[in-house]
Amino acid sequence: MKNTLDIRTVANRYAAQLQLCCSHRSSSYCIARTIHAHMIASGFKPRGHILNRLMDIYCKSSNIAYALHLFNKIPEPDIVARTTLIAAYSTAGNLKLAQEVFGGTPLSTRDTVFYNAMITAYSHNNDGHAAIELFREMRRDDFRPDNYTCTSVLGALALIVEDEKHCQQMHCAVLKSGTVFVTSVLNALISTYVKCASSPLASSSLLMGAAKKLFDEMPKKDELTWTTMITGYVRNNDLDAAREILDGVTENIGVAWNAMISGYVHHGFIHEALEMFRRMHLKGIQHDGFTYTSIISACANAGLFKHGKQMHAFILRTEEKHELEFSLSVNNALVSLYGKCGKVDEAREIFNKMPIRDLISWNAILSAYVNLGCIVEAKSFFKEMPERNLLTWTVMISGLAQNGFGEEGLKLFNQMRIEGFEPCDYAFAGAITSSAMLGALEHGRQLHAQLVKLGHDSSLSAGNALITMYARCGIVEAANCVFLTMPCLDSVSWNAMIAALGQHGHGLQAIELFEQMLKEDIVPDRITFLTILSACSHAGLVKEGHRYFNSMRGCYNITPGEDHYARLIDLLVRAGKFSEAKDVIQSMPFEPGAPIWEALLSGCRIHGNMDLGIQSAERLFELMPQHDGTYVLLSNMYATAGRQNDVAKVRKLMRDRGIKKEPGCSWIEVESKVHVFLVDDTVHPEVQAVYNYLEQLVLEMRKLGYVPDTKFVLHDMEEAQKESVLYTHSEKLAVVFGLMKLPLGATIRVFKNLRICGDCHNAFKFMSKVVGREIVVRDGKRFHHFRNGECSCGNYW
DNA sequence: GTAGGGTTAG
Repeated sequence: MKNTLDIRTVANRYAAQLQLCCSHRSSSYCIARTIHAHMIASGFKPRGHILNRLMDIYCKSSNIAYALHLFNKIPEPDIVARTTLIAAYSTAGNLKLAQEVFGGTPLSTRDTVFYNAMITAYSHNNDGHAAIELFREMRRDDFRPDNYTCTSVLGALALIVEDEKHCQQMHCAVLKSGTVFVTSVLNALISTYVKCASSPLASSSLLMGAAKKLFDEMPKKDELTWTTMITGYVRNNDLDAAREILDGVTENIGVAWNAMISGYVHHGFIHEALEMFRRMHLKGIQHDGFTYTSIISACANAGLFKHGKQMHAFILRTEEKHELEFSLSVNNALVSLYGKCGKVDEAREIFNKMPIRDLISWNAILSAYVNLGCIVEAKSFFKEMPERNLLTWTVMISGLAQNGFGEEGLKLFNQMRIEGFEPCDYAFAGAITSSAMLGALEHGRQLHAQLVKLGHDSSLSAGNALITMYARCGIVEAANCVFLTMPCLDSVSWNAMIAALGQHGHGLQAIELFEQMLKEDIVPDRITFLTILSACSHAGLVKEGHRYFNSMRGCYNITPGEDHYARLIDLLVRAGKFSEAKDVIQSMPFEPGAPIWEALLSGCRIHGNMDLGIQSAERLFELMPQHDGTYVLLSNMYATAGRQNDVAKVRKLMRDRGIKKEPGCSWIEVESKVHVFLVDDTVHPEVQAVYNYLEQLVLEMRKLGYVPDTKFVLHDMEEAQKESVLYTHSEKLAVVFGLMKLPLGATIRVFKNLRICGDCHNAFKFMSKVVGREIVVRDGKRFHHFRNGECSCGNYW
């Protein structure tokens, strides 16, 4: 007897403790866990309403898996347990399991609250029709709807109702239903009006007017009334009206301020949002995790790292430690802030300290690695991740693509589909960029077709990726076709198309498109100017390029960076205007760095300007002694001038410093497969046949006047030997392989990691004439179209 | 045990 009494006392005590911890909001999870641990340790087996309460707490702290574990231990779960479970599945987004629980519950044990939970589950998972249908069923089965039912049904209606007529019918139906108009129901009604107001089919002002009328007439407003009205105006783009509502709030209602802050952030008024927070703090308005996350993420997105960091410091100063520790979203926002501002170590530190993490936390770190180009870290982190979603995959795929790992990007895209994720347009954009990097035109085309099939063809990001893909695969016409048919364009689209024209040597067309962009009031950005300067440089349009450079500051308030100066210098020295280039360098507000000297050196090589060339190379040796390109350019310059002794000196310098020239590597796509050739390749299975065919071609080419140019051979050897070295160049092997394998007459498109060699450039001119086919080579810098003995670059590269 | 508003990743 005594024993049972004791158990009852203990149970009551636990129940009271759990009740208490539910009023403690964010710390409830940790306290509940402690209480639960205590139960287990003392041998107390929770049952009945204590178990239900525990389950509920675990569900609300996003630990649904554990809640389910508890549920499964109950032999005969009562209606309260079942209701909790439905709510849990609903928040987990698993409507199917919620339906199973609902269907498996006999009618005799159901109650109104149980129906409410299922109606809400449908509504939360965007199935308004099912929610309404269940409401009808509930009334047929003679269950009495209450205020909760009414509010949930109104929420469901907001998903279905589209125009004002529909909305007013709904309002009348609510009036007739005999509902008691308590605040919560009126809030839901206002919310429905507000949601319908942003539908394109409805009149926004009419419905917002109706919402405002209800709002004004409400005898008793609670915090939700204020926030609903504020967000309503925010969503309908009336920030002033929203602000007016907030100014009418006299009580200490932090959530209303949060709604206003988030409204400012959404409309890009970051400084107004920050100012709101300042005022909120001064007035002693309660701020919480929502306030912090809004502010922090706004700072992260606007690049206001200092403000974000101040916010972090503020939180650490003012909040109880456990409040911050257990706030998942604040920590996620912080991780994302540090990650986006390039402080991946700090981001990782916060992540490591987080007691609970979700997919958002993992994805934030993954994007931080990817954005910084830390692909090795990103890859191992990706492997470690306990779960992945669509975003995880797209971040990783586009990260691989943008960092030049095209093949791995495509592999991952396929893997993603195998694992059952249907790619969204961003994922397609990543895969398309991967094909662009590889020059895998067939892959790119197939992706384009799938994109259309899955209905993503009007996507901006995918369209922009397609422009770049076709251009980088050598078909500027197809790029233009995508550009012209895209339903809407942004500055990225224009930049991509201008760059496409520039890379293919169509400088005048690039300029034309740039002018059209200006006419259509698209504001050019830093990237636009980089592309237009390159386009001018590739086509030798010195005057035009110089004029555009000068307009940057004056017309568009863009301060030219070192990269812009480098392209201007490149433009000038390619045209042999060395004294003008010197003037520009003199006028620069900073000391010339590596990009400037590189531009000078390559100009000097073209024009044989030895003194300045040597000076530039020496500066580059100081700035980046390990960079192989400088040695190659310098030795080519000596070779062209016939200074073989100096070529030998450069070679010795390279040897002494342990610098190896990056091996040349070229590739070509044949029947959707990418074939790679290295210099002096022995690996490709058909390379012997390639060498044989090349030999035959060279005989024909010589008849037309081709003379091998051994100046460009870096090694010291006999002349005849040097010639044979020329025939091992990777670009020659890839082109010849294409001639052997592709259908007769088809254009050969080859890609090379480095700049095309001078002899190969000359050889392809003759080759194009011998075989009567077009040969397109994309090298590290630009495109060369060889047709009938000429190259589109006009020997100007 | 159930509603209505405010947050976090490309």
